[in-house]
Parts: sequence; structure tokens; C-alpha cells
Amino acid sequence: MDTHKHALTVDSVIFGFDDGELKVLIVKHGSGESRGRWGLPGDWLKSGETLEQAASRVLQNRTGLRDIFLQQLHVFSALERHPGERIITVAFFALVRSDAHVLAAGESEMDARWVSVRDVPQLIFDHDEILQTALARLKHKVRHEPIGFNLLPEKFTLLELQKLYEAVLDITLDKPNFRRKMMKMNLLVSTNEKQSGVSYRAATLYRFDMAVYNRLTEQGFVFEV
Amino acid sequence: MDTHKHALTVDSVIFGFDDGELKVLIVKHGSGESRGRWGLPGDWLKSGETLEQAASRVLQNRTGLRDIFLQQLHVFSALERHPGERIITVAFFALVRSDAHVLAAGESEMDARWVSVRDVPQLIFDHDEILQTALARLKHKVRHEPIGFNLLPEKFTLLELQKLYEAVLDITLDKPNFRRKMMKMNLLVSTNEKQSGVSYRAATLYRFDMAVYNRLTEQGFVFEV
DNA sequence: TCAAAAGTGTTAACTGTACACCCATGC
DNA sequence: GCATGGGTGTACAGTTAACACTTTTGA
Repeated sequence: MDTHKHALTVDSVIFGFDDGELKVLIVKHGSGESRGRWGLPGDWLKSGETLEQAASRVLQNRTGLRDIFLQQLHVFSALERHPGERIITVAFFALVRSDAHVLAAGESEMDARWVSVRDVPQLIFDHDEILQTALARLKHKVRHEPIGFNLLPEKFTLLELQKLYEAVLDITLDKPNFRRKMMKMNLLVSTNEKQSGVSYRAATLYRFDMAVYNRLTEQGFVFEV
Repeated sequence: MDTHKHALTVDSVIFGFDDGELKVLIVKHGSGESRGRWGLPGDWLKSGETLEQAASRVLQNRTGLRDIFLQQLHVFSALERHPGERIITVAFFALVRSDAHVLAAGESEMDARWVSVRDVPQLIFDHDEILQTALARLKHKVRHEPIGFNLLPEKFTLLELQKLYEAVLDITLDKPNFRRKMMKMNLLVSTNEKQSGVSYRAATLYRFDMAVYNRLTEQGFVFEV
């Protein structure tokens, strides 16, 4: 046996935002010692694909989604992290829009489930640790990069954006100050559309302008909460 | 052959700070196609060790240093990143104190060399990309975490600290403002010692207080340049 | 008219930035 | 004295944070 070769998997922490709560996708494992217990979605790395391709494939199989925010998180290589065989896993974290919280065809509530991050059951192996690492990373990144927009639908109101930040960071924010701060960055463009179906004054719908963001960052702009 | 098994290496970007310049350790490869060309220090992952242990082992073999700041950077898994056999590498980045820029016994200038990041020769495989990724990560992290102190000797002057930031971030800073900002954080403690051997007024030597930093961060303190 | 959220205005405290300045030391 | 860096003072501009307030809408 080649001593330089190692069993490699990818596991993804897939975050969503719904009902004002940050959620994560967990799946039920169907084989081996961990049968019937909840864990993060993952699979073996195949020999003809990159890690990013493998994570992307798992994401598409589970949710039907493509072209999603997906980034490496950390590699977990503790010797005893997996019972029996030694397996190293490369963890990813993904952000999906709440209007796309579909599960792939064939997935039932029994197999896969969106759960609030405040209410995650115990997970297999070191998946709890992976989840905590992802949460910490998300909290940190959301303050310095406009990745939060990946959790919202295409068009959103300022309050929805604020609620997202409040849920992710577990804090409360001042509405007037939040909206001024966001507007001053010039990253939100009005769609000239209004909210509908609400029993109060309809808010303006905005969308995030990635092109403006890229232009600004080239000029040295830094995004801060 | 087991299709889930993959050849794995670790490669480290080891930064040092000397002569007011940010430097990186490169080594000459001694075998295979890449013989005689410069690259990042690395090795195979062995079956009985974690990735962190492997990176730490390489670091110790090359520099003789232990207990050094060492962190995962990114996994590089492009199919064609290594000629011939497919090899996946987990890149690390390390920060070492300038007063410890020794090379391990047996290393000569021919085998290993500290070079300014502004003056790095072309490296093998995708090592240029790994270095660029590490530089970007260092620039980002140094603003939000007090990792810069890992590049300085135990005792340092405020100007040395400022020069470090200037070199890493490639900017110039205002001396009075920089010192006030640093002092206000209460992370530096005076050693009651002065610089010696300088032909101008001797500066106070400070050291970074990790215990204070940990206490502050627990209270929600965030380090910003 | 009430509740809910959309939005605007105001102020005081705090921070960042620029730059003028004096101090100590060795040559 | 002069060059070099150590170290302090200050003042304006800009930002943050807290919160009072008016507006719009559907039920």
C-alpha cells in the first residue's frame, strides 16, 4: 500500500436564512456505524475532480442548486475523527438564498432537513466541531465582505437585510443607523418596486449590485458591517 | 486500487521579518523533474500524523523551530497542478520571529534561502499561486488579529512594530497616530528597558501581552490595525 | 383609529487624520 | 550643532450611537 495516499471526503455546512433564522442543512446517514444519525452532507472525493467540484456536486445532489456561494472552510485530519478507517475531510461552507430552499427530488423530511442553528441535534463524528467552525467563519466574514447577500432573495427590503445581520451575529441593530450605513455604501440599488401583501407601509425592494462592489473594492473600498 | 485514496502533501509559506522587509523561506528541490528549482518547503503527509503535525515537522526540519504560529491556508487540488501523478497539497502559512531566522543544521544557502517577498524567483508547480494566497491572507489577518507580533522578537520598539505593518501592508503610517492607537489597546506592556546601541534617543522596549489580549477578546474586544 | 413598519432628523460623543512641535542622544 | 528617531499636543473633519419624530398602509 502507498503510504502517501489517504482517504479523502468533502463535507459541507450549507447555511440558509428563513423565518428570520439562520438555518443549516443536515442529512441522515444511511449506512455503516452511523446509520440513522444526522450529519453534514458529504461524499468521497473522486479521482477525476477537484475538491471544489466534489463539494459542488454534493450540493447539487442535495438541493438541486448550482452556482452557489461555496468556499473551503478547513481540513479536519485528526487521527481518530472517524471510527475504524482513517478519513480526512475537507469542509466547505455554502450560502443559499432562502427562496431556493428546495430539497432535491427524492429527498424527504426523513433524509434531509433545514434546522435552526440554535437547534441542531448532535451530529456524527466531528461534524459538530465543523459546524461551529463554519459559524465562527460566517460571523467573521459577514462583517468584512458582503457575503450576507447570498442568503437573501434577489430583491429584499432593508429590514430583511437588517434581520439577517441580527440573526447571523446574534445582536440587535438600530434601524435608522443601519439603513443609513448600508445606503451610504452605494451597493444597494432600488428596483423601484415595493413589497406587496403586507399590512403596513410597503418598503422599497433593493438588490445588491455586485458590479459596483467589484469596482469599489478595486479602488480600495472595504466593506464593514 | 482504492479510488477514494489520494496522494497528499503539505507545503508551507513561512514568513519572516528582517531588515524592514517581509521575507519568505524557499527551498531548492532535490529530486524529480523539479530538481534544482525553487519551491516552498513541504513533504508527504504520513499515515500516523495530522496535517498540522506534518507541517510542524517540516518547519522544524527546515528551521529548527518549534511552537511557531502555523495555520492552514488552503487546499490546492487542481487536477493538473502537479505533473504526472495527481497530488493534492494542503498549504499552511507560518510566522517566525526575526531573531530566529536560523536555518536548520545542514542547510546551506544553496538549499534554503530567505528572500524578500518583492523578489521571489519563479517557483515550481502552483507554488507562486500558493504564495500569493498566503500574502493576501496575511495582509487581511494582520489588520484584524494581532498576529503581526509573531514576526517580531520578544521585545520591540513601537517603530519596529510600525515598520512591520508598513512592510506587510505596503503602506506608510503616521507615527504619532500609530503609537497612540497601539497604546490605547493596552496590549503592549513596557519592559522598562531601552533600546541599546543606537545613535539617537533610545526607545522603550515593549512586549505583547497575550493574556491581556485573551481577556479583552472574551469581553468582545476586536483588534483593528 | 390603531398597529406596524417605513423612513427622516438631530445631537453629543467619539475617532481618525494631519501636522506642528519639543526631547534625547551620538557623532 | 545637526541628524535621527522618540515622543506629545492639538484641532478639524468625519463617523457612530441613541433616540425622537413623522409618514404610509391595511385591517
